[in-house]
Amino acid sequence: MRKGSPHRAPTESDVAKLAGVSQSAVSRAFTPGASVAEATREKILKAAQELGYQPNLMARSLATRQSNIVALAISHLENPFYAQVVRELSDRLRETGRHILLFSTPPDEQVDPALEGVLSYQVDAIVLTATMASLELALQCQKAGVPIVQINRESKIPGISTVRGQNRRAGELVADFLVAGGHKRFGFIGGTEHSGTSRIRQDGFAEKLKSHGFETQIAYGDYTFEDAAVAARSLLGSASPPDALFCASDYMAFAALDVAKREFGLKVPDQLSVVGFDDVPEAAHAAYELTTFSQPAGALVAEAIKIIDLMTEEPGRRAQRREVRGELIVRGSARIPETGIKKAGLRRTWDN
Amino acid sequence: MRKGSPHRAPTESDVAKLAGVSQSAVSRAFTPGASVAEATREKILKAAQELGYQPNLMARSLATRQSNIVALAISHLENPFYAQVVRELSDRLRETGRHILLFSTPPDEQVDPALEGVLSYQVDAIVLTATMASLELALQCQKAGVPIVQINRESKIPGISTVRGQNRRAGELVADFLVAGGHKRFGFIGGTEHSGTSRIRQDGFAEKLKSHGFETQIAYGDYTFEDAAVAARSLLGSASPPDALFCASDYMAFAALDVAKREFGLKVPDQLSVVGFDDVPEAAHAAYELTTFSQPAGALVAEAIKIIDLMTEEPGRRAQRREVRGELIVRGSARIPETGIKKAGLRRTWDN
DNA sequence: CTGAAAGCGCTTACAG
DNA sequence: CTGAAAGCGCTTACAG
Repeated sequence: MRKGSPHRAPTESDVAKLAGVSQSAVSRAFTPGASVAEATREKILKAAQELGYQPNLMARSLATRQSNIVALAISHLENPFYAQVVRELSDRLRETGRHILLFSTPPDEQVDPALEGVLSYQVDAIVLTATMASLELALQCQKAGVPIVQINRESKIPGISTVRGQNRRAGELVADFLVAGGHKRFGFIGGTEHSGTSRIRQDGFAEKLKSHGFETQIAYGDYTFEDAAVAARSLLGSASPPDALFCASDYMAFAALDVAKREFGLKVPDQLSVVGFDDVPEAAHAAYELTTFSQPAGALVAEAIKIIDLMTEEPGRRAQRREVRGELIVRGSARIPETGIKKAGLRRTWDN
Repeated sequence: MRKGSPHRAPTESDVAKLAGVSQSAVSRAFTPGASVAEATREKILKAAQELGYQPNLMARSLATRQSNIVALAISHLENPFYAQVVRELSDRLRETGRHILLFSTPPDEQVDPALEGVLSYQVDAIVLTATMASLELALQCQKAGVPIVQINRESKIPGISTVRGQNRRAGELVADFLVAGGHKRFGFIGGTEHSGTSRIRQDGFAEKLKSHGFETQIAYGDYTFEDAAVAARSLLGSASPPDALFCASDYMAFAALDVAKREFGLKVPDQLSVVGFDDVPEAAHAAYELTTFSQPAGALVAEAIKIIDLMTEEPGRRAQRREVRGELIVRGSARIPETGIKKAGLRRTWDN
């Protein structure tokens, strides 16, 4: 036996009729701060309850010109760091009744065509991470007054705000740390050659090493596990393989550890030290014990939301740039220098 | 210098004026299959282009009563399996121009209050994974004709479709596999005591073991890394610790391996075999080499979408239940029986 | 405090 | 093929 065609959902008018008031009264009853007599409000709420009324948010946003949804453009969800970003962003947004509309973009550094239509959804803001926005999109957003912020990506495009970790400092500190640990040959596995944030880590690392009198061998892993493995393979298989490796993300560092262990049979950290970037939860697991420079996803997201709210309040403002503090978390994947270690309980950090 | 207040986005009327046609003509020009003269359509497209017009999807969905967005309620995003589900779902949906509205729910098995408002968004469908829907929500959906499907969860609630892996078969096969491997004491780490899908794996496992004459020690890890570690600790620290462990998810198996290695110094698989469920990409990494029963996220998602499309076409249909095939992938985390192994290149599976 | 009315930006019969 | 008009379900001045 077939069910009849689905009933259409109850509307304000339906509630109004049942409660014996006008449709606008119903609207007011659901608008915080609107003027309704307590008695009528009760009557209305009761009627609404009875009908199972739920406001139609599409209609509301058409009328108010704001949707309470923010677009999140993201790729590399397989990297736990980005999974964390999604989770944190979603959680914080829900505190203010907002939700994420997800644009999972292709994993390369290309601008995603699907993203170009994002403004059609009347989103209140756009956050990008592990992807890029086109100049055109940035312009449209500016015109439409929609704030757009990138997390963990640099952007030369004006009008785009950015939140990032301490990329330069990470590179420099890791260099000092590895030198202090007595290493002699250094490798770096970056994201892509032109990825801004990877590049800054690389420059900090290589320049600092140079000041110590060392060269840096460089390879790129495209932020994927497979390509990072390829990069590690080429570095470790070279004529003069590094005895210390700094990777632009923990996820790529995991790949490097895999290759070092499985294919080269190297003992970590005796024969090879590996340092990552991000401090994802997995870095602390026994499988990796990864020494890494932290980039707390929660703090990044919190900053991003602050920026969004700021720009929404004052649409005229220029793009913001924020940096979130990180530190070098010392675990077992890299040789530990004699000095500079700080302890707090089980947690060890290093500073120069 | 402050920018002026943001211009409002161009509408069909704006385009119409510029193109010298009526607003409804513009609408038709953007509606596939609507009747417009080729000449006028060109004129309109040109005008739209010039203004940077993008249709307002909120207005459209108000008029058409469909939004092209599907709600995804999910928790445990830190588990790579669920991250994969998000990615797959997003990718498939985009092929038909749909997007995900994300509801990241709290990690416990509670019904999420935020989810109760999901129908306000006029979503075309709801998919749930690693969370539950309330009976009330299911009822509302049925009334509103919104299909609702759960991935990798059982549900006693009528009207909710489900897509799952071969839970029972996994349990039984793993039992046979471990017995064939010569193990004598067996442990199971489940999600929660009442999680349907974990329970079915457990029952298949324990009942099969019983038929072989073995008992099963059971503990629960709540699908989190930390709690799974606690569960592993209690099992491995018991008076007669298991020499084989089956975990209801790879992610919990990783935790068990961590504890076994770091806290008990056990050699895997010589002193302890560990088998997981899901076959997430990490399972193949050198850090784990996890033997596991596969539950392909891509296939699950594909089925879920088929169901959604089916139910959308024929709203009267009753809830669907689908099962997606998996197999026992043999790697290094469990002792390998003499017989039953099948090879295909580097890939090894086991069957009875 | 309350209702009637206009408007948000679309789609879709309905005439012509 | 095209335009005028009603309607989708809300919000929000505006009178009263």
